[in-house]
Amino acid sequence: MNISDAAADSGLPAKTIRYYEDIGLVSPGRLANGYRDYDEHDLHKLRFLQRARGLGFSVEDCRVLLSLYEDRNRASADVKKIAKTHLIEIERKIAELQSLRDTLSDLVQSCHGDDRPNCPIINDLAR
Amino acid sequence: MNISDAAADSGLPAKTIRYYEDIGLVSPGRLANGYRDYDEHDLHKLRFLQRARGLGFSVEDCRVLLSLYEDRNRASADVKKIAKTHLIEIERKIAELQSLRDTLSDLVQSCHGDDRPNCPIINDLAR
DNA sequence: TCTTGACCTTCCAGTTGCTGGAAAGTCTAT
DNA sequence: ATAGACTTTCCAGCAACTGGAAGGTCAAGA
Repeated sequence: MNISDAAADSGLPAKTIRYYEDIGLVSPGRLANGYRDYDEHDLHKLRFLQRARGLGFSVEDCRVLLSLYEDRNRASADVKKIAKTHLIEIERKIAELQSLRDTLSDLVQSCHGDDRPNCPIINDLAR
Repeated sequence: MNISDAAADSGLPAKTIRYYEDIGLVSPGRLANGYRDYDEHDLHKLRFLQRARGLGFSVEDCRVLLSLYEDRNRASADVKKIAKTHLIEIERKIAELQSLRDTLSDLVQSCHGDDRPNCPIINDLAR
């Protein structure tokens, strides 16, 4: 299967698939003409990657998860640890964004937003 | 005032302050020896930047906000518009992260995390 | 006066995860 | 034969810094 079909199948752009090969995540075979040739196993890995990236795992996390995915003797604890760390990080980001939103929301509400120059948002930033 | 004092005053790393000069945000005068020399006005702008960046505004947003900050005749509506757009973007990110967290949290809970290879997290990623 | 150490300068490279584009080769259909 | 839709590689760029190297400057102490 060539790269554009692999892209359609996995939901990843062809450019991204080539990039994943560059960084050693999925290396398909090659045809006589030099074209990449994806087999079922490659496709599984690409789908795995697109899903894991969609869940916000870093590419380096994905590399580890992929190797665990390939390892029939992995311990589920290893996977859980990565996922848990990621979960905590996501929760930290949510909290940070919420506090940001609260501050910003207050500022936006306090600004009447008309032609006059007086602006509580700018005043706050400058304080 | 030299760069390390400006850094201490504004809460920005010296490296970042030099970077802001590179991209044309804050350009201090220079002493005879070539050292940067920050005056009160520069410091105000640096503080403004660190606060606006802390609120998650992009550097390009900051550039506009800074020019509005400098403009005594700005309309508060202009500022409010930028802040509102940013607020919406933050809310979008929060919602995205929350949905991510819910999915990931379910996965983590369903994985017993022991020595055995069976792992619902990997299974889900591979599905 | 010399030296040490803490500053300062510029410039270049690397980070993350792609994405766009150029130049050139290949395949398929008309 | 030729058009156009693929494919390849390589190089550059995005955001917003950050680290490090190589070298200049300055203030304090022996």
